[in-house]
Amino acid sequence: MSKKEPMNWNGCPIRYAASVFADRWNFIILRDVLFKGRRYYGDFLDAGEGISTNILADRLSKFEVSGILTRHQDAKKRSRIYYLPTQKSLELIPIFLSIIDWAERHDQQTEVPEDFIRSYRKDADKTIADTQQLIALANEQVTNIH
Amino acid sequence: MSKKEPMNWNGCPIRYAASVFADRWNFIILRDVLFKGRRYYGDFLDAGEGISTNILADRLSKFEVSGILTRHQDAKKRSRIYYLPTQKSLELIPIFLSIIDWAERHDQQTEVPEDFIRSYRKDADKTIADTQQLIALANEQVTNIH
DNA sequence: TCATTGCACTTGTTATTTGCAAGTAATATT
DNA sequence: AATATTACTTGCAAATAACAAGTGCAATGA
Repeated sequence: MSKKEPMNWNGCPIRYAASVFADRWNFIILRDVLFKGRRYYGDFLDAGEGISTNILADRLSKFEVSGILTRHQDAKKRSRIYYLPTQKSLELIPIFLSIIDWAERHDQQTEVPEDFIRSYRKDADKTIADTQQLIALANEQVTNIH
Repeated sequence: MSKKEPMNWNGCPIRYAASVFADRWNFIILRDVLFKGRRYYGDFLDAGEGISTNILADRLSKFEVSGILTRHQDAKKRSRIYYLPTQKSLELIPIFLSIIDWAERHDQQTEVPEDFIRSYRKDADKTIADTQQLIALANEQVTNIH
Protein backbone atom coordinates (compact mmCIF):
# COMPACT_ATOMS: atom_id res chain seq x y z
CA MET A 1 0.00 0.00 0.00
CA SER A 2 1.38 3.42 -0.96
CA LYS A 3 2.14 5.63 1.99
CA LYS A 4 0.91 8.91 0.55
CA GLU A 5 0.58 12.02 2.63
CA PRO A 6 -3.13 12.33 3.31
CA MET A 7 -3.32 16.07 2.81
CA ASN A 8 -1.38 19.30 2.77
CA TRP A 9 -2.59 21.53 5.59
CA ASN A 10 -0.65 24.73 4.94
CA GLY A 11 -3.45 27.22 5.24
CA CYS A 12 -5.69 24.62 6.81
CA PRO A 13 -9.37 24.93 5.87
CA ILE A 14 -10.53 23.38 9.14
CA ARG A 15 -8.50 25.84 11.17
CA TYR A 16 -9.97 28.67 9.11
CA ALA A 17 -13.52 27.43 9.56
CA ALA A 18 -12.88 26.98 13.28
CA SER A 19 -11.78 30.60 13.56
CA VAL A 20 -14.92 31.82 11.78
CA PHE A 21 -17.74 29.81 13.32
CA ALA A 22 -16.63 27.01 15.67
CA ASP A 23 -18.35 28.19 18.81
CA ARG A 24 -21.63 27.41 20.53
CA TRP A 25 -23.15 30.85 20.01
CA ASN A 26 -22.02 31.10 16.41
CA PHE A 27 -23.84 27.84 15.68
CA ILE A 28 -27.03 29.17 17.29
CA ILE A 29 -26.85 32.53 15.47
CA LEU A 30 -26.20 30.86 12.13
CA ARG A 31 -29.10 28.46 12.71
CA ASP A 32 -31.37 31.41 13.44
CA VAL A 33 -30.25 33.44 10.47
CA LEU A 34 -30.16 30.53 7.99
CA PHE A 35 -33.21 28.54 9.05
CA LYS A 36 -35.43 30.71 11.22
CA GLY A 37 -35.33 33.96 9.25
CA ARG A 38 -34.13 36.06 12.15
CA ARG A 39 -32.60 39.35 11.08
CA TYR A 40 -32.87 41.87 13.93
CA TYR A 41 -30.66 42.13 16.99
CA GLY A 42 -33.71 41.69 19.21
CA ASP A 43 -34.75 38.56 17.30
CA PHE A 44 -31.49 36.89 18.20
CA LEU A 45 -31.67 38.05 21.80
CA ASP A 46 -35.21 36.78 22.29
CA ALA A 47 -34.54 33.44 20.64
CA GLY A 48 -34.76 31.81 24.03
CA GLU A 49 -31.24 30.47 24.04
CA GLY A 50 -30.06 32.87 26.72
CA ILE A 51 -27.29 34.60 24.80
CA SER A 52 -26.13 37.70 26.60
CA THR A 53 -26.11 41.05 24.92
CA ASN A 54 -22.38 41.57 24.83
CA ILE A 55 -21.72 38.13 23.43
CA LEU A 56 -24.34 38.68 20.75
CA ALA A 57 -22.88 42.06 19.83
CA ASP A 58 -19.42 40.53 19.73
CA ARG A 59 -20.43 37.62 17.51
CA LEU A 60 -22.46 39.79 15.14
CA SER A 61 -19.57 42.20 14.65
CA LYS A 62 -17.14 39.33 14.11
CA PHE A 63 -19.49 37.86 11.52
CA GLU A 64 -19.52 41.24 9.85
CA VAL A 65 -15.72 41.34 9.78
CA SER A 66 -15.49 37.79 8.42
CA GLY A 67 -18.06 38.51 5.73
CA ILE A 68 -20.75 36.18 7.06
CA LEU A 69 -23.31 38.92 7.71
CA THR A 70 -23.84 42.47 6.52
CA ARG A 71 -25.15 45.18 8.82
CA HIS A 72 -28.02 47.43 7.73
CA GLN A 73 -30.10 50.28 9.07
CA ASP A 74 -33.85 49.77 9.04
CA ALA A 75 -35.49 52.20 6.60
CA LYS A 76 -38.40 53.15 8.85
CA LYS A 77 -36.81 52.99 12.26
CA ARG A 78 -33.28 54.14 11.69
CA SER A 79 -32.19 53.08 15.18
CA ARG A 80 -32.97 49.48 14.38
CA ILE A 81 -30.25 47.39 12.84
CA TYR A 82 -30.73 44.22 10.90
CA TYR A 83 -28.26 41.70 9.62
CA LEU A 84 -28.41 39.89 6.30
CA PRO A 85 -26.65 36.69 5.33
CA THR A 86 -24.12 37.01 2.53
CA GLN A 87 -23.30 34.56 -0.23
CA LYS A 88 -20.55 33.28 2.06
CA SER A 89 -23.10 32.35 4.72
CA LEU A 90 -25.60 30.98 2.22
CA GLU A 91 -22.86 28.58 1.25
CA LEU A 92 -22.72 27.39 4.85
CA ILE A 93 -26.11 25.77 4.31
CA PRO A 94 -24.73 22.47 2.98
CA ILE A 95 -22.62 22.24 6.13
CA PHE A 96 -25.53 22.92 8.45
CA LEU A 97 -27.91 20.58 6.65
CA SER A 98 -25.26 17.92 6.92
CA ILE A 99 -25.00 18.66 10.64
CA ILE A 100 -28.78 18.36 11.03
CA ASP A 101 -28.69 15.02 9.21
CA TRP A 102 -25.90 13.79 11.49
CA ALA A 103 -27.57 14.95 14.71
CA GLU A 104 -30.86 13.35 13.71
CA ARG A 105 -29.09 10.01 13.32
CA HIS A 106 -27.03 10.18 16.50
CA ASP A 107 -29.03 12.09 19.08
CA GLN A 108 -32.13 10.53 20.57
CA GLN A 109 -33.56 13.85 21.67
CA THR A 110 -33.16 15.60 18.34
CA GLU A 111 -36.44 16.16 16.55
CA VAL A 112 -36.29 17.19 12.93
CA PRO A 113 -39.47 17.39 10.84
CA GLU A 114 -39.76 14.03 9.15
CA ASP A 115 -40.52 15.28 5.65
CA PHE A 116 -37.59 17.67 5.82
CA ILE A 117 -35.02 15.02 6.68
CA ARG A 118 -36.57 12.58 4.20
CA SER A 119 -36.33 15.08 1.36
CA TYR A 120 -32.73 15.91 2.32
CA ARG A 121 -31.71 12.27 2.29
CA LYS A 122 -33.49 11.69 -0.99
CA ASP A 123 -32.01 14.70 -2.78
CA ALA A 124 -29.58 16.80 -0.77
CA ASP A 125 -28.79 19.20 -3.60
CA LYS A 126 -32.44 20.06 -4.11
CA THR A 127 -33.01 20.66 -0.38
CA ILE A 128 -29.93 22.87 -0.29
CA ALA A 129 -31.17 24.87 -3.29
CA ASP A 130 -34.67 25.19 -1.81
CA THR A 131 -33.34 26.42 1.52
CA GLN A 132 -31.09 28.95 -0.16
CA GLN A 133 -34.04 30.11 -2.27
CA LEU A 134 -36.18 30.60 0.85
CA ILE A 135 -33.50 32.78 2.38
CA ALA A 136 -33.11 34.83 -0.79
CA LEU A 137 -36.86 35.50 -0.72
CA ALA A 138 -36.81 36.36 2.97
CA ASN A 139 -34.00 38.85 2.39
CA GLU A 140 -36.13 40.71 -0.12
CA GLN A 141 -38.84 41.39 2.40
CA VAL A 142 -37.18 41.91 5.73
CA THR A 143 -39.78 42.69 8.34
CA ASN A 144 -39.84 42.66 12.06
CA ILE A 145 -41.26 39.34 13.14
CA HIS A 146 -42.54 40.52 16.54
CA MET B 1 -47.30 32.92 0.08
CA SER B 2 -48.05 30.45 2.87
CA LYS B 3 -46.59 31.45 6.20
CA LYS B 4 -45.46 28.02 7.34
CA GLU B 5 -43.28 27.51 10.37
CA PRO B 6 -39.86 26.83 8.93
CA MET B 7 -38.93 24.09 11.37
CA ASN B 8 -39.64 22.53 14.71
CA TRP B 9 -36.62 22.95 16.96
CA ASN B 10 -37.67 21.01 20.02
CA GLY B 11 -34.56 18.96 20.54
CA CYS B 12 -32.58 21.15 18.18
CA PRO B 13 -29.97 19.30 16.11
CA ILE B 14 -27.74 22.35 15.79
CA ARG B 15 -27.73 22.89 19.54
CA TYR B 16 -26.83 19.24 19.99
CA ALA B 17 -24.02 19.39 17.44
CA ALA B 18 -22.76 22.59 19.06
CA SER B 19 -22.55 20.85 22.43
CA VAL B 20 -20.58 17.96 20.95
CA PHE B 21 -18.01 19.61 18.69
CA ALA B 22 -18.46 23.37 18.20
CA ASP B 23 -15.13 24.52 19.56
CA ARG B 24 -11.77 25.42 18.06
CA TRP B 25 -9.87 22.51 19.58
CA ASN B 26 -12.58 19.99 18.80
CA PHE B 27 -12.34 20.97 15.14
CA ILE B 28 -8.56 20.49 15.19
CA ILE B 29 -8.74 17.13 16.97
CA LEU B 30 -11.44 15.86 14.62
CA ARG B 31 -9.40 17.00 11.62
CA ASP B 32 -6.40 15.10 12.95
CA VAL B 33 -8.31 11.94 13.71
CA LEU B 34 -10.42 11.93 10.54
CA PHE B 35 -7.92 13.13 7.96
CA LYS B 36 -4.44 12.80 9.38
CA GLY B 37 -4.68 9.36 10.95
CA ARG B 38 -3.61 10.51 14.39
CA ARG B 39 -4.55 8.09 17.13
CA TYR B 40 -2.16 8.54 20.07
CA TYR B 41 -2.27 11.23 22.71
CA GLY B 42 1.24 12.30 21.76
CA ASP B 43 0.25 12.58 18.10
CA PHE B 44 -2.37 15.15 18.95
CA LEU B 45 -0.04 17.04 21.28
CA ASP B 46 2.74 17.27 18.71
CA ALA B 47 0.46 18.33 15.89
CA GLY B 48 1.95 21.80 16.05
CA GLU B 49 -1.28 23.55 16.94
CA GLY B 50 -0.16 24.32 20.46
CA ILE B 51 -2.93 22.59 22.36
CA SER B 52 -2.09 22.24 26.02
CA THR B 53 -2.07 18.86 27.72
CA ASN B 54 -5.06 19.34 29.97
CA ILE B 55 -7.21 20.80 27.23
CA LEU B 56 -6.37 17.83 25.03
CA ALA B 57 -7.17 15.41 27.85
CA ASP B 58 -10.43 17.25 28.50
CA ARG B 59 -11.56 17.16 24.88
CA LEU B 60 -10.58 13.53 24.42
CA SER B 61 -12.54 12.45 27.47
CA LYS B 62 -15.55 14.49 26.37
CA PHE B 63 -15.36 12.87 22.96
CA GLU B 64 -15.33 9.51 24.71
CA VAL B 65 -18.43 10.41 26.71
CA SER B 66 -20.27 11.65 23.63
CA GLY B 67 -19.34 8.53 21.67
CA ILE B 68 -17.08 10.24 19.14
CA LEU B 69 -13.93 8.35 20.12
CA THR B 70 -13.16 5.13 21.94
CA ARG B 71 -10.18 4.79 24.23
CA HIS B 72 -7.79 1.83 23.97
CA GLN B 73 -4.63 0.51 25.57
CA ASP B 74 -1.69 -0.19 23.28
CA ALA B 75 -0.90 -3.92 23.11
CA LYS B 76 2.88 -3.56 23.34
CA LYS B 77 3.24 -0.58 25.59
CA ARG B 78 0.33 -0.83 27.93
CA SER B 79 0.96 2.67 29.22
CA ARG B 80 0.20 4.13 25.81
CA ILE B 81 -3.35 5.03 25.01
CA TYR B 82 -4.84 5.45 21.59
CA TYR B 83 -8.19 6.71 20.44
CA LEU B 84 -10.25 5.34 17.59
CA PRO B 85 -13.02 7.09 15.70
CA THR B 86 -16.44 5.50 16.04
CA GLN B 87 -19.17 5.18 13.43
CA LYS B 88 -20.57 8.38 14.90
CA SER B 89 -17.37 10.26 14.07
CA LEU B 90 -16.97 8.58 10.68
CA GLU B 91 -20.33 10.07 9.88
CA LEU B 92 -18.92 13.52 10.65
CA ILE B 93 -16.85 13.22 7.48
CA PRO B 94 -19.53 14.64 5.17
CA ILE B 95 -19.70 17.68 7.45
CA PHE B 96 -15.97 18.20 7.47
CA LEU B 97 -15.57 17.69 3.74
CA SER B 98 -18.29 20.25 3.26
CA ILE B 99 -16.40 22.60 5.56
CA ILE B 100 -13.20 22.08 3.57
CA ASP B 101 -15.07 22.83 0.36
CA TRP B 102 -16.52 26.01 1.86
CA ALA B 103 -13.20 27.22 3.26
CA GLU B 104 -11.45 26.61 -0.03
CA ARG B 105 -13.96 28.85 -1.77
CA HIS B 106 -13.99 31.64 0.80
CA ASP B 107 -10.53 31.84 2.31
CA GLN B 108 -7.63 33.09 0.22
CA GLN B 109 -5.02 31.48 2.44
CA THR B 110 -6.59 28.04 2.48
CA GLU B 111 -4.66 25.50 0.43
CA VAL B 112 -6.38 22.22 -0.30
CA PRO B 113 -4.81 19.71 -2.71
CA GLU B 114 -6.33 20.45 -6.09
CA ASP B 115 -7.17 16.90 -7.07
CA PHE B 116 -8.85 16.32 -3.73
CA ILE B 117 -11.20 19.27 -3.99
CA ARG B 118 -11.84 18.53 -7.67
CA SER B 119 -12.87 14.96 -6.95
CA TYR B 120 -15.08 16.11 -4.07
CA ARG B 121 -16.89 18.61 -6.25
CA LYS B 122 -17.26 16.08 -9.05
CA ASP B 123 -18.61 13.29 -6.84
CA ALA B 124 -19.01 14.12 -3.16
CA ASP B 125 -20.47 10.74 -2.22
CA LYS B 126 -17.51 8.88 -3.68
CA THR B 127 -14.98 11.11 -1.89
CA ILE B 128 -16.87 10.61 1.37
CA ALA B 129 -16.88 6.83 0.91
CA ASP B 130 -13.18 6.80 -0.02
CA THR B 131 -12.23 8.85 3.03
CA GLN B 132 -14.27 6.62 5.32
CA GLN B 133 -12.65 3.57 3.74
CA LEU B 134 -9.17 5.00 4.39
CA ILE B 135 -10.00 5.47 8.05
CA ALA B 136 -11.42 1.98 8.37
CA LEU B 137 -8.16 0.60 6.96
CA ALA B 138 -6.08 2.78 9.25
CA ASN B 139 -8.04 1.57 12.26
CA GLU B 140 -7.15 -2.01 11.45
CA GLN B 141 -3.46 -1.31 11.67
CA VAL B 142 -2.97 1.29 14.31
CA THR B 143 0.71 2.02 14.67
CA ASN B 144 2.67 4.82 16.17
CA ILE B 145 3.51 7.26 13.40
CA HIS B 146 6.61 8.68 15.04
C1' DT C 1 18.01 -3.39 41.37
C1' DC C 2 17.48 1.11 41.06
C1' DA C 3 17.61 5.08 38.60
C1' DT C 4 15.93 7.06 33.92
C1' DT C 5 12.86 8.08 30.45
C1' DG C 6 8.52 8.67 28.26
C1' DC C 7 3.69 8.74 28.41
C1' DA C 8 -0.76 10.23 29.93
C1' DC C 9 -2.61 12.64 32.52
C1' DT C 10 -3.53 16.02 37.17
C1' DT C 11 -3.08 19.81 39.83
C1' DG C 12 -2.19 24.64 40.78
C1' DT C 13 -2.02 29.19 39.38
C1' DT C 14 -2.75 32.78 36.19
C1' DA C 15 -5.27 34.82 32.38
C1' DT C 16 -9.27 35.23 29.68
C1' DT C 17 -14.07 34.86 28.70
C1' DT C 18 -18.73 34.93 29.98
C1' DG C 19 -22.95 36.76 31.44
C1' DC C 20 -26.00 39.40 34.13
C1' DA C 21 -27.13 44.12 35.52
C1' DA C 22 -27.10 48.70 34.86
C1' DG C 23 -26.29 52.56 31.97
C1' DT C 24 -26.29 55.35 27.56
C1' DA C 25 -27.12 57.50 23.18
C1' DA C 26 -30.11 57.78 19.32
C1' DT C 27 -34.36 57.69 17.54
C1' DA C 28 -39.76 56.88 17.90
C1' DT C 29 -43.96 57.33 19.83
C1' DT C 30 -47.60 59.60 22.41
C1' DA D 1 -41.99 67.45 25.88
C1' DA D 2 -41.98 63.23 28.12
C1' DT D 3 -41.70 58.41 27.72
C1' DA D 4 -40.42 54.19 25.34
C1' DT D 5 -37.68 51.35 22.41
C1' DT D 6 -33.52 49.85 20.24
C1' DA D 7 -28.92 48.62 20.06
C1' DC D 8 -25.58 48.62 22.15
C1' DT D 9 -21.61 49.63 26.07
C1' DT D 10 -19.59 49.29 30.56
C1' DG D 11 -18.59 47.21 35.08
C1' DC D 12 -17.82 43.47 37.73
C1' DA D 13 -18.37 38.80 39.75
C1' DA D 14 -18.19 34.10 38.35
C1' DA D 15 -16.98 30.59 35.34
C1' DT D 16 -13.85 28.81 32.08
C1' DA D 17 -9.48 28.12 29.69
C1' DA D 18 -4.64 27.96 29.36
C1' DC D 19 0.03 27.33 30.58
C1' DA D 20 3.39 25.26 33.67
C1' DA D 21 4.77 22.21 36.86
C1' DG D 22 4.04 17.92 39.11
C1' DT D 23 2.35 12.96 39.58
C1' DG D 24 2.02 8.03 38.88
C1' DC D 25 3.06 4.24 36.15
C1' DA D 26 5.33 1.16 32.92
C1' DA D 27 9.19 0.00 30.25
C1' DT D 28 13.79 0.11 29.36
C1' DG D 29 18.98 0.73 30.66
C1' DA D 30 23.28 0.31 33.71
